[in-house]
Amino acid sequence: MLELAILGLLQESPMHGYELRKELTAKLGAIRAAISYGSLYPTLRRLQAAGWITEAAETPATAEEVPALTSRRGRVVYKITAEGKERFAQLIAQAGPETYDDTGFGVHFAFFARTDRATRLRILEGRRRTIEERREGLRDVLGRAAERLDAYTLELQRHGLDACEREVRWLEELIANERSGRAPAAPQPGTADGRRDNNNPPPPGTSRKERP
Amino acid sequence: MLELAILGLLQESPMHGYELRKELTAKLGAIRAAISYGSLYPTLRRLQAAGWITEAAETPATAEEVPALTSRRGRVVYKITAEGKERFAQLIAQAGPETYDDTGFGVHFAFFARTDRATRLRILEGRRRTIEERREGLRDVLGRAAERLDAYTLELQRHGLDACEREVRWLEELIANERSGRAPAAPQPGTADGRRDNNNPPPPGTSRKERP
DNA sequence: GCCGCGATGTATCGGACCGATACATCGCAC
DNA sequence: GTGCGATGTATCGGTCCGATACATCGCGGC
Repeated sequence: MLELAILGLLQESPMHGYELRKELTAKLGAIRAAISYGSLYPTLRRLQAAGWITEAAETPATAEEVPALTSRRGRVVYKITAEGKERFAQLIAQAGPETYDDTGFGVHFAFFARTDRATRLRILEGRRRTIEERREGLRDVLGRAAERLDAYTLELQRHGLDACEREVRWLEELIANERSGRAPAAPQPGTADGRRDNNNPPPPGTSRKERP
Repeated sequence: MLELAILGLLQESPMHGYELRKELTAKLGAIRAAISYGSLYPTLRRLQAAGWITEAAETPATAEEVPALTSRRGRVVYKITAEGKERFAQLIAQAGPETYDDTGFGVHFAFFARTDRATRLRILEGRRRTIEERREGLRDVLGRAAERLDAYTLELQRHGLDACEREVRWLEELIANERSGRAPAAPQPGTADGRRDNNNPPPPGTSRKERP
């Protein structure tokens, strides 16, 4: 999952580790707390070894000569390679069971702007399936095994059930949206478009919820 | 976390691994999918090595002599020890940062029937704090950084924000309930009460949500 | 002027937990 | 009588986390 997220972010612009972590936190803040450096740096090393990313020279801007006194060990900027983009496209398109758990789904969803519509639909429906199963499990427990459990545990299940129902409804909305074509045309993910920074046209269009 | 959950469940009755996993799934179904054997068995071994649990002989019921032909390698039943109960009481009472993340909180909450009221309040308030911070983070992103992110990512954040607000409200209710004394008197957690199976008196009393 | 301190920045290590896999037994349906 | 799904125990490699260490930079207070 981390691999996918890193590849996705570096596709927008080169970054060093610290920055990457901040962007990751901003983008995935809804689903996981904050990525740990203990995962980040080893993963960066792995991606580099695989050839998906490379280190880029720092400060390409002004040709200010650094006097070498301060040794300048500083920041290491990473940049995605062509193979990396290919790898990203492959990862984003394929959906296994891990695509539907909380974290996996969140990461995939966060990069829906770079995912074609068919895949988006496949993932949304898979996620819905998964949550529906979880929901059924909770209903079973609340029905059949209710007397075996204490009141706090039951309350926990009820809260979880509520969250499931809510998410299913949310997914329904998103799915309907995708189908109706109001969802954005997929911005070509893999194909080279050289210099296009971060203007993402797509509005998924889930109507803003105006609660009474 | 697994350690705490196992100790808690074995306190209710002795069990073998498979059973333990099923109970774990039933009790924690709202917060995590299903515990993996790759975690369960090593943890059982660790707990046994520490002396918190012991293996108990199988089939203590009828003194049916097994003819030893089938070697009877069968099920391994685990049982909590006195030290284990002590350990559980200690784990359940202390609250660090990991007590407030999704999994940690869920596990603690699932054993609230064995937790004294002061601790319950402490944990509920800590969790609320944590979720409020997450909520603020999401609001920040949705406010300040909205234009930097694509529509799908924003939708994800909105859904997350919604979940946060909802959980804070839920926690408020629970906290008010604990304070008002309508919450159950704590069933003595550590002290020996020999033969008391699974009659948990406590109703936390969050009024059943009757949605229109 | 200089001192601390929080933000920035890179990095490692042990441990928790997962997913895949292997293998053996039991009951029962076909 | 045989296959097959549920029960049951167990290991292995890999991902990710939390704690920790350490170095630099800018800025405000004394």
